[in-house]
Amino acid sequence: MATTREISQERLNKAAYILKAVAHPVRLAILELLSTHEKMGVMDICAALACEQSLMSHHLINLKLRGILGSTKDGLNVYYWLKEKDVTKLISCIENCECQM
Amino acid sequence: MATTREISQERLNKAAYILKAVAHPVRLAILELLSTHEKMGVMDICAALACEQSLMSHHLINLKLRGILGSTKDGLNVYYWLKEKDVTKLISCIENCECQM
DNA sequence: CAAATATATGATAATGTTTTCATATAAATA
DNA sequence: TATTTATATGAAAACATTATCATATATTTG
Repeated sequence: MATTREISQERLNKAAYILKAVAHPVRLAILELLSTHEKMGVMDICAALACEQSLMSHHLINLKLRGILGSTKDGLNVYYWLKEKDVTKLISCIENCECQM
Repeated sequence: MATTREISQERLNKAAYILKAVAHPVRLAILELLSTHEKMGVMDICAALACEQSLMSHHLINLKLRGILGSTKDGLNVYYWLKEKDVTKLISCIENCECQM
């Protein structure tokens, strides 16, 4: 049935879109970090992951746009947190794989 | 500790590498298809997913290289199967996310 | 063996992502 | 108000992935 096919297509597009958002070592590190921190300022995230400010900003905004992170501004600082906690399951999901590199 | 950091880095690189392999609508579709088929010839996969032969070949070889699929040749045909079944968990993992597109 | 079939390969074009850099904005402080 | 600080933005460069095409290889069949 055409409809079923199209819906499934859209479902796969969405899944790929989210997986792509997450499929980057720095962004994975951000997710792990925020899964154990509740809320963190950009500078602290930069420092923890040894990543330059502007690049980190791009990554954070990327993840926020996709609804994976939330953020709030307090004075000069912007705090980010993990909004979509389920994505960290992806990481542990993969730990079990025997895939080659 | 430097060692801990490096190991963790490698872990994240590996996770990102696998996630990237999977983060494509056609490749996700291949995984879903093979999760319900045990073994399939290239032509049949092409037909099922409405994807051209050469492109499909590239995708299949990509997934095989990463140890996600296995393949076997029988005469003219090559049959592929899902070797790393855990990766399909990623898909269902994501279904639950409320992420934006 | 010639032709047909299934799949793979490799080059290239098209497209997308990541990084870098310079600069902008907004808030705080001197 | 001028300066400093934290973060964001946008353009460009660097790099990677995906798609397309023409062709190669291996196997089967006539």
